[in-house]
Amino acid sequence: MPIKTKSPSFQPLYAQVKELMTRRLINNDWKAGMALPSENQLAKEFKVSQGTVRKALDEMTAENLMVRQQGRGTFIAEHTLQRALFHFLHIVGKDDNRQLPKSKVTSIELGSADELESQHLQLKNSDQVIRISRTRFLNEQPVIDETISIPSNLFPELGQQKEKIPNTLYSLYEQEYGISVARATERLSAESCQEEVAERLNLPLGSPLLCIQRIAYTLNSQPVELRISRCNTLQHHYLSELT
Amino acid sequence: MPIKTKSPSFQPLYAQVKELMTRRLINNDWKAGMALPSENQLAKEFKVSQGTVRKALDEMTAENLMVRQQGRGTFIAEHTLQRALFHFLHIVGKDDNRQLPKSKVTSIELGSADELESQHLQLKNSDQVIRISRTRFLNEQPVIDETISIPSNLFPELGQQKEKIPNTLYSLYEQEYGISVARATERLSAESCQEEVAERLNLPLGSPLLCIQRIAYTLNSQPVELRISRCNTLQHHYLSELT
DNA sequence: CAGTGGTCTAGACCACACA
DNA sequence: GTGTGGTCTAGACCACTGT
Repeated sequence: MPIKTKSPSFQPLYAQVKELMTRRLINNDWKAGMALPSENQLAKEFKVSQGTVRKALDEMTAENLMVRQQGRGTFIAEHTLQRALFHFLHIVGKDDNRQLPKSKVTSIELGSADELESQHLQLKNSDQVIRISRTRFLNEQPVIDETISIPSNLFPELGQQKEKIPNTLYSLYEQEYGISVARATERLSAESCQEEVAERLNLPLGSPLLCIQRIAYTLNSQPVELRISRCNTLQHHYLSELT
Repeated sequence: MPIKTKSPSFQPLYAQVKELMTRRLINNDWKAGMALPSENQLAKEFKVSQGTVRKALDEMTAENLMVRQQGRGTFIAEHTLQRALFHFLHIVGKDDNRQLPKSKVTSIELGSADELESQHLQLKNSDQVIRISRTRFLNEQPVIDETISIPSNLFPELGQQKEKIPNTLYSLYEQEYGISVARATERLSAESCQEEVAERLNLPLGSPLLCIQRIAYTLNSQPVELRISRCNTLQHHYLSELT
């Protein structure tokens, strides 16, 4: 829809196109993994030039919303193993090697949101959350103890069986509930190891732990997960690249 | 230089242009803060279209190498206060507010590189490094204790007087030594507070500390600084955005 | 082969800064 | 006004994928 008003119009054309396409993502009209119409088709549909669609797609691929493949087409980004490993998991070995941790779920419970959860997940205190606790292993050693809180209304039926919890939760959110995690914030601090965690990570009480508090957001900035991970950093660290 | 060979040429034109311009940055032909020639001039010089130069500059601005200002021109990126604050300093208050810390230098010494330093700065053990230790204050409270190691051959005369060490070191590197920090890696872990640091941060011995090991690189990936920061995370945390 | 994304061009016009 | 970067177009050709 080419609106080229020159007065209080503000947004450049390609941004309007991007906005329209983002809407389709948010509405789940376009689902993860799907192929998009070709650039020429989109250009025709929106009545703009192919170059304008291209510029919109350029930005969206830069934001990891889409993936281009020359000769094949453009696809809606998926939470693949690769993405989980390189984009969301920042705990690596001393030599910066990445590996997907193995996970053992220790408990799943349903309860009312506590202070922290209601604050970060934008819930009322009476709202129900599902809490998944698990220990994650790297090189067969327990390294991370984490608790994941998600609003139960967004994820009905999730967590009926421990065994059904996959290692990479975000693809479950995406495939089973149509909820795609688009970005996240992590807040890191150091704290002393409490008793329960000490046991599960096989560490002395009071050992220093790296605590990561992650909040995961959908495309339209709705928080959908609060995850608190406590990590033993004797053999691992959190890797952050400032570019 | 339009080399449009269709055989084993590989690099697209805009990438070749980018490469040429990057060379000028590395060679310091173009210095921090300078205005570049206009896109049209560059296009004429390289004998390509303006759009091709534009695409090269698009990527370089995305990498924070240049800054565009509509109507004014394109400029070589500088280490401004803003950049120090938003790009390199990830320690923020409990409500995510950023402030530039005040610094008190506690010691400056010249010595042979130790294991860690020679490994990360690519030095021989006999090479000399300058070590600057300082305590950094947020809200008048000591929060960060850090030691900065730099090869003395790259920074001759630096650190003759404690008082001459500015709060934002990267602009000093850039302005006085022509060394621009282009990117950095940070490795985070948790550790227990040792005696010296405990004193300086006014903390009980053994308190958990967030330890940040940063290595700063120039454009051509030469490591130029090793910085180890120990942070009290009772009132602050490290903020990382995954997008 | 046809269809896709990727590159490159040339030209037009807009928005902004500065003298 | 002139000159800068920012947007938009239309068309050509290349490189890759699939059939």
